[in-house]
Parts: sequence; C-alpha cells; structure tokens
Amino acid sequence: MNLFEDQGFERRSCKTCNRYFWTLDAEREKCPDHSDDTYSFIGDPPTSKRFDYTQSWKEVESFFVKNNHTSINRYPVVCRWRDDLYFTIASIVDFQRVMGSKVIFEFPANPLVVPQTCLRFKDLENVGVTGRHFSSFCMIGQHSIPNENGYWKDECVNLDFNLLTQQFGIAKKEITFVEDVWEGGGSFGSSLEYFVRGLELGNAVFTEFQGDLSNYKTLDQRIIDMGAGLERFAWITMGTPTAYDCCFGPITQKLIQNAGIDTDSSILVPYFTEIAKNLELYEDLSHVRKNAIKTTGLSDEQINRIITPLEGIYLIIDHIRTLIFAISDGALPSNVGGGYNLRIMLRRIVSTMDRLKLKFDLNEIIDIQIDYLKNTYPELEKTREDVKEIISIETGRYDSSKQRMQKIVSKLDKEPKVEDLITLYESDGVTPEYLKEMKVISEIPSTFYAKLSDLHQSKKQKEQVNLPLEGIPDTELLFYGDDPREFDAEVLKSFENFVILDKTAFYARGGGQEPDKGDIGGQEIMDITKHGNIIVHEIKGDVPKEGDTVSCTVDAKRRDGITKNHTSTHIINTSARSVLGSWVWQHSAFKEEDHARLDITHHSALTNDDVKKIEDAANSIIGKSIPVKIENFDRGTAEQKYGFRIYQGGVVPVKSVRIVSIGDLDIEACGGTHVANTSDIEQIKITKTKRIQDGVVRIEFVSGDSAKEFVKKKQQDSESKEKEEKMKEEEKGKRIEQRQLAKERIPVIAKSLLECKQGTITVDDITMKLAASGKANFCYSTSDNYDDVFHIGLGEVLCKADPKLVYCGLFEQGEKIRVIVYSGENISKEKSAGEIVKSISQILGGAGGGSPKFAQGGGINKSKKEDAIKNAKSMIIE
RNA sequence: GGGCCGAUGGCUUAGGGGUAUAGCGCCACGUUCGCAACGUGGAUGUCGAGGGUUCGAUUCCCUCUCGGUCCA
Repeated sequence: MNLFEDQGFERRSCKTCNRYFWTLDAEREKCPDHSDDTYSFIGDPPTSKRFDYTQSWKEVESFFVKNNHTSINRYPVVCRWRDDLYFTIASIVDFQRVMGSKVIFEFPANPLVVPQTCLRFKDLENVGVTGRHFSSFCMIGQHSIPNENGYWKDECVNLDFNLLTQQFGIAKKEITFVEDVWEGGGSFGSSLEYFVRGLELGNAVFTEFQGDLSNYKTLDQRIIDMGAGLERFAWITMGTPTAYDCCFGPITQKLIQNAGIDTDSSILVPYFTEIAKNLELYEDLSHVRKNAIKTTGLSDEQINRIITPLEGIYLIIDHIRTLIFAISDGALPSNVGGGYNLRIMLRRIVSTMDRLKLKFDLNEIIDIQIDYLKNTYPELEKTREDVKEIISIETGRYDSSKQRMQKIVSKLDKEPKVEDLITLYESDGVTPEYLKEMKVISEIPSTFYAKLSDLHQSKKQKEQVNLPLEGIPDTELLFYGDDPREFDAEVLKSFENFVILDKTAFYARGGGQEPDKGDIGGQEIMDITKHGNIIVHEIKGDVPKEGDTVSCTVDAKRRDGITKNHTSTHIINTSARSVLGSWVWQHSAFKEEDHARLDITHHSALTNDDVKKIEDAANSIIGKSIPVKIENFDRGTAEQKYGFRIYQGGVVPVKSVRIVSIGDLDIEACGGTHVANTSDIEQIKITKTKRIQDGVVRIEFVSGDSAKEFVKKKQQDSESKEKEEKMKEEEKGKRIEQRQLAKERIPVIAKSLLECKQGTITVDDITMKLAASGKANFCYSTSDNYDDVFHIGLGEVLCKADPKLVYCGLFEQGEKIRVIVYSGENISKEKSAGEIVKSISQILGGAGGGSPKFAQGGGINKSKKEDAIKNAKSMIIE
C-alpha cells in the first residue's frame, strides 16, 4: 500500500488475536477489537465536525462525486432481481445477477457510490439495546472495476483515508486498518477494515478469486466492494450515547419528550459505552446488559425509568423505518417468506408500546420519518399514504388476532396435550409461544416441532427429466419474428416422443403461459418445453426421422386465446395497482386458451367494488386502443430506464431482456406472446377472485371471445336465478299464509272443542271424545286440510287446557303420511305420546318417536290411515 | 395445492335426528313532563347451497360455495 508508506503507517500483530493491523499510533499494541479506547468517541467525538444521517450522506456523496464517482440511487430493498434473496442485504447485491450457478456483476457506472438501504433481521433482539444494531441501515457502497475508468487497492484506500481525514476531519492517527480475508458467494479476496476508536466504519473487499481458500482461480472480473455504515459515520461525528440518537432525525427527541423520559447524559454516556464494550466480550445480550448495569452502578429505578423506555423507543423508530422502506418497495407483512419478518417487526412495535404503556401515533411517526428520510430518498414521498394504510391494516389484524387467540384460549378447560397444541396451532393459529406467554402451558413440549414437521413431510418434488441435448444448437424462435401459423422445419434430433427442430413457431411452456398445440408432420403435439435455449416438442405418435423436413401447423385459435389472455394479464396487473395501491405486484400468473389467472400481492380479499373498478380500468385500457410495443434491451439499461417494476414475472436470467410496454401504463420484462394493440382483446371480464394465501389475491378472468361468452352465460344464469327466486318467494308466502291461518283458527277451534263437557263433538273435522271420569280424553283428526304446524299448535293448546287429553293428528303430506301426538301432563305417564306414535307409525309402515308429552312419526301406507286411528283409539280409550 | 375448523334472526351465540336457544339490538304498549332505566308483549330464522340416508335432517353422510387458519 503506497498510502501506508507515504503516511508512515506501521504493520503490527494484535497481542490478543494476532491479526495484522496498520497504525500511526506508536503505543497501539492491539487491534481495535481489543484496545482500551474502544467506543471512547461516545460523549467525545474525534472530530470537530458534526454530521447527522442526512448530512453524512451528503458529505460522502460530494466527496466521491468530486473524485469522479457516479452517485446512483438506491436499489429496492426487496431484491427482485435475485431468486435466492428476499431482501437486499448489501450494496454489492445491487449489481449481482445470478445466471445458472454463476454470479456476474453488472455496474451501471464505474466507479460508483450508492446509499443502499439494507435489511437484516439476524440481530433483531439487539436492536434498540446495543446502541448500534439496526434492522435496516444505509450501506455506503463504493464499487469499482479496475479498468480504464475504475481503480484497484491503492486508489481505494487513498479515497477512504481522505474521506475520513479531509471530509470528516478525523485525525489520521485515529484510523486503524485491519487486514482480513472476506469470502462469500463463491468468491473471495483480501479485505481491509477501517476502524476509528474501536468502531468499524467500513470494509473494503478486493474480490479477485473464485472458489474457496483451498481451491481457487482468478476471476475474469475483479471487483472492489467497499461497504461502510452510514449510521456509524454520523455517530462518530456526533458522539451521542447511541447511534439511534443521531440517525433518525427529529423523531427520536420527539418521542422521548412525548414519553416524558429525562435523558441524563451523565448516565447514558457511560452506560452505552459499557454496553458497546461488553458486546465484544459476551454473546448473550442479557449478560451484556447485566454487566453494563453493574459496572455503571445504575439503580433498578434508573433502568426502569430511563434505559428500558429508551430501548423501546429506539426499537419502535428503527422498526418503523424498516417497514417504511420495505412497504414502499412493495413488500407486505404476511405469514410467508420475507413478509413474515415484517409482520414480526410490526408486532414487536405494538407489543413494545403495550408493554411500556407508550401511546404513540404510528402515522405521525411515519410522517416525521419520511419528512426526514426524503432528504436522502425523495422517492419515499410517493408511497407515504400507502405505508400508513398497510401499517394500519396490519395493526388491526394483530389486534383481532390477539383477541381471537384470547377467546380460544379462554375456552380451554384443561392443559392441552401436544396433540391439542398441534390442532390449536394448525387450525386456529394459536402459537405455543402465545400459550406460554398466557401461562396456559408452562413449557413448549420438546416433541411439538418434531410432530409438526412429521405432519408436513414435504412430498417429493417431480423429478426433472434429463434429456440428451448436448451439441444441439439453439432453436430459432419464430414466434418472436414473423410468427407464422404454418411453417416447415428440419428435424435436428428425435427420440422417444421428443422432437427438436432447427426453428419453431410453437410457444413453449414458460412465464405462466401454457404451450401451444398443433401438429408436427401430422402428429399431434402433447407438450412443449424449454431447456436452456432449445425447444423440445413432445408428440403423440411416431417421431419423424432426423434430417427430415416436416411441415408444422400451430393451433391458431388456441394461440389467439392465450395471447389475448397474456396481454390481459399485464393490463389487469397495472389496473389492480392503480385501483388498489402501489404494493400490488404480480405474484404469479397462468394463461390458458379460454381462461387465465393473475395472482397479485395485496393485503385483503377484494371487495365487489374493487373488482368492478379493476375490470373497468382494464376495459378502459382496451377501449383506448393502445399499441403494445416490444423491444429488446441490455438488462442493465432496462433496469436503469424503467426501474425494477419490469420484473413482475420474476427474475429474468438473460443478459438481454424483452420489454413489453403498453403505452407508459405497464412496462414489463416478458418472454410471452402479445397482441399488437390492446383493442384486439375486445373485452376483459373478471370471473372470480380469491385470497390464496396471506398477502396474495388470485384474480381469475377471461378475455376476447371467452369474455363475451361468459357475459352471455351470466345473463342467462341471472335470468333463471330470478325465476327460481320468484318461486321460492311464492312458496314462502304460502307457508306464512298457512301459519297465519293456523294462528287464527287454533283458538277458535280449541274454544269450541273445549266447550264439550261430555260425549263426542266434531268441529271442522276434528273429533273430541270425552271419557268417563278418570280416563283419558281423546281428540283426533285425520283431515288432510291441516299440516304439522297446525297440529302442533292445536295439540299444545288443548293439552294445556285439558291435562288429561291425548291429541292425535294424522295427515297426508305428499306421498307420505304423518302423525303428531300430544299427551297432557296428567296422562302422559300412562299414555305416552312416544309409545302411541311408535305403534301408529308401525301400522303406517314407518317409524316415529319422541317424548312422553310430544312425539311425531309417519309412514308410507296411506291406506292404513283408518286402521291407525282405530289403533290409537284402542290404546287411549281402552 | 394440501390439512384442519367454521357457516343457526340485524349482531353475538347454545344446542343437537322429533315444537330452534338465549343475550344484545329492533318495534309496540305501559310507567315518566321527557330521557335513561324498568315492566309487558312482538318479529317472514327455508339453522350457507345441492344431493343422499330416514316416516322425519338444522343435526348423520357426500358434493359444492363462502369464510377462517396452518403448511407447502
């Protein structure tokens, strides 16, 4: 290093860990991790300049721009350009593109700096407590490829040295460089970490080898990956007790005042210095905290009144800042993948406020934070209201989920067994952690997770067929060119049922678009798949000979339907985004000939109103007859030009991307087939929507002719449904009429019947027979003019008035005959209604039963009606 | 895609092969100068839809729809 020689740095080995480091300080014997001056900048910064978070970036940026760097905007924190990462975790990730097993680097400028927001959830429990851990932070990315524009080690170290000394005014003897090796992502190189007073400010990695330390070769492309923590740059100039105090802008002071915490720097400075030092010594955070309390001699009262609430406030602010970035960039809190991290963070915010009895207005915190952050990240302004909306929905969801769990837990009458725990978790979403918190169970059984995972043994993945494709050239794709429906092609290879042609107009399965159908040399095509750049056709009958020329026909109607549906997918996607909110992204899609579906990221199920608005927006795009333009771009150029919205369908593993744009409404990287103009689609109709998982909504739809048919069929359906409804209404009216009739007539009939004091009387086909004293009275009817409602009503009234009465109603109902028997209170023991019904029903060829006081039954032998009533008479009157 | 749970008046719900529970709300009347409170009474609940078993299904079985939830 020329710099080290010029400036007089000395290389030494740490007395504790033997690592080599470079210093100007003749006294220094240990590396920064093991020195005594660790974190002495707290309360005593090593520079007279004071830069907060915003200003720190302005200083860094202006320094590098002055030194011929291009300053580029941050990339999204949702890492859509890589399949293996959910969130952007380092600035270098911005420029990494995975192709197969290889990672390649694509730089939009060289050299460059970027203020890259990075999300890391590894040390979540440290956030707010340690003074320097964040769930998201700004990585100052300084990147260079050593060519005619870029530079290598010497220049890099020079720049970083000058940044610290000139721009930040830190004395050069404060700076220590530590030698190390950095490895990751299949490549490695030497690295130089730079520290000031024990705080690592940055790490420059000189990536030049591929492989690992035992087996490596030089990379074709050497890269400088210098990452530095912007929050730390601000902190070292401000010397505040924690980095949180100087990195969040005015919100921190506001919340501290709001909570009424008295921040006494004579307590905070030594406490957080101790925390920082102890963090290097112990792994366990509670140990670190305990030790710091002991060393600084803080009382329990001071901890509870000052430190604990401060930790909570720091956590809340940090977590909200992360949520602002993540939601702005299109991530939604959910129960899957990276979304779960966001849900956890929101729940930590809410439960921290509950625990500390802090009443903050989250919307206000979001506003103040965005007002501050937009100095560096102006794009956050655009999603301000969307962030608030998502956070408020998620907060509400947490509340109702807590209530739900409480309700379920309150119903538990005994300590649940492991099986019960699994049911509770699987069916009701009650986590064992919650049960432990609520003291329903004392410990989570050790077998819980084992049993749970047994239950969800994932089925074996479909084995991928390995086809012998070596040496076959790429297939020429006619569907990207003239796209003929009939063409001749040469058979390059054929085996089993597979045919490979030199060129093809058959679209292969891919990008959610189903393959074409048609025939090759008269044989029907079963499936078409893509293997690298080779298209493989699977056909039904015998395969043609290699070298033959075959004539091919594409099923034009099918292709037409699929194509319309594909463009419709793009249209619905952009319509949904404009109706619902900026968080809407394509999650996945499927396009068949006569129907298609699009899964989008959205927090709730769609309402009918949402669906109508989306459909209207989509049809209005069709009505505007917008040309659909297809262009090919270099990937980097496309990303810079259109942003990461182009990756709706996921990662595109090719260097040149095909950009499909519908005016400026929707621009996506897409390999599918599309109509030339939106008016070709004619009509889009959403047929169904469904929430398929937390945070994902499925929209099923039809377009073109299918849409027209759907509308027609729906019209017919609604007409027949209307008729049905009318009939139901009529039936209902009849029933009500009958009930009304029964209600009116029962008192009248009952009165007449009860007037009979002896002998027999018949009123409206109902006969009352009064027995001699002591015996049961008998009342019956076999008229079909009465129904069950009537008999039940009359029986009850009569038996109440005459507790020695047995009432028996027989009537035909459709093909069957039914019987209802009531037995008065004073007689029901000897003349049980249940027994009578059983006997009668048997005669009628059926069955029945009930209680001694009330029973019903029935049968199918209508002709036995008279026999039945005779039997009843004999049973009752004897 | 798979598993589990659920769907009962406007709302919350009990129940379970044989008259469908209760609370809140609502309406009417009474008490009151009026309100609240109280008292009395009232309501068109096809017990999510369709099929099966049965004399009889809201209940049991099957299919479907919708909702919840968990796992991929």
